[in-house]
Amino acid sequence: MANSDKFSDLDSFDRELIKVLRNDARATSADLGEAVGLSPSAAHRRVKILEQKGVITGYRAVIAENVQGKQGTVFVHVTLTDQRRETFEKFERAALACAAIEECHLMSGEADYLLKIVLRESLSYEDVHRDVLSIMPGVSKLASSFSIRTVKMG
Amino acid sequence: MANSDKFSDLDSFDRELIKVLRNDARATSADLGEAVGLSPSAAHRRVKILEQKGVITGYRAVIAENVQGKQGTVFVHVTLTDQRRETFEKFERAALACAAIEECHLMSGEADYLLKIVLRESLSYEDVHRDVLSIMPGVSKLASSFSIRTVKMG
DNA sequence: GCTGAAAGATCACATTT
DNA sequence: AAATGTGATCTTTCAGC
Repeated sequence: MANSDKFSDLDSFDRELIKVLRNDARATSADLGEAVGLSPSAAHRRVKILEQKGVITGYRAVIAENVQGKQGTVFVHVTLTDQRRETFEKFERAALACAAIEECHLMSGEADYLLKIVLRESLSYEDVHRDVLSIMPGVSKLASSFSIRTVKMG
Repeated sequence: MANSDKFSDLDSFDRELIKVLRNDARATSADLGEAVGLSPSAAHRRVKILEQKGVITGYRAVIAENVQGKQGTVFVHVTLTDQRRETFEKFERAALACAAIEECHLMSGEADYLLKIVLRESLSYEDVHRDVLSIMPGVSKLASSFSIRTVKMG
C-alpha cells in the first residue's frame, strides 16, 4: 500500500531528521547534519526528498494560545437521529464546513461523534450553541463538556 | 494582564507576519517582507521580537500521519479517587510525563480529566491500557471511547 | 561528500517619522 | 526616540563535480 511505502523507505537518518524538524522547523542544514551525523549537504538533500515524497507536508509556526484569543475548549458528544448513511454524510459535511469545529471524530460506543471546539474572544459558548450546535443536521442529542484547563497539548 | 499585553501590542504588520509563518514557517525574510509590505530586514527584526516576546513559541515540521504510524485515536474519561489537590497534581505530573498522551484536559462535569491518546504501529490499545492507564496514580474510574475515523483535524 | 556561486540572514549605520 | 531602509558581511543553500 501507498502507506507503508512512505513508511518503510525511511532509514534511521530520515527518522532522526524528522524528529529534529518536528521540534525546530527552522533548523539549518548544518544543524540537521550535526544532529544526525551527516554533512550539511547530505542532510539537506534528504530533507528535500522527504518534502517531495510528502513525508514532510509543511512547516508551521506555533503561536502562543492567548495571542490567538483562545478562551477554552469544549468537547461535544453528538448522537444522531438515526443510523442512515445520508444522515452521517450530511452531518460530516456540516462539520467540515464549520470553522469553529477543530476536530470531529466518528466514535464507537454511546455517542456517534465527538467534536472539539475552541472558544475564542470572538466565539463564546453561547455563540457556538446558537450558530453551530443547534443548526447541525440530523442531531438528536448533544452533551457538552467543558475543559477548565488544558493540562497538556500535543 | 500579561495576556492582553502580548495581544494588544501587535499591529497589523505583526498579525500578517504571524499569518504567513503559521502557513509556512520557513518563509524567508524577503518573502515575509514582500507579503506584508516591509523590507526584509524590518520583517526579520519583527519576527525576532515576536519570538522574544513569546508570541511565536516555536516552529514545527508537519509530518504525514501515516508516516508516524497513526492507527487511531482513543479518548479516555478519567475520574479520580478523591478531590484532593495532591491527587490532581500527581495525576497531572504523570500525564505530562507520559509520551503516549497527546492531550490532557481538566474537565467540568462527570469526569475529572479527558485524555486524548493516539494509537500507533508501536502502541496498541492493549499497550496503552497496560502501560499507561493502569498505572496512572489516583484513578478511580476510566471510560475509553474509540474514534473509528477522524472526520476533521485542526 | 565537497566546492563554489547564488540566495538569504544579520548587523551597524543612515534616514525617516 | 522609535522604527525603517540600505548596504556590507557572514552564513546557508543547492547544483555540479
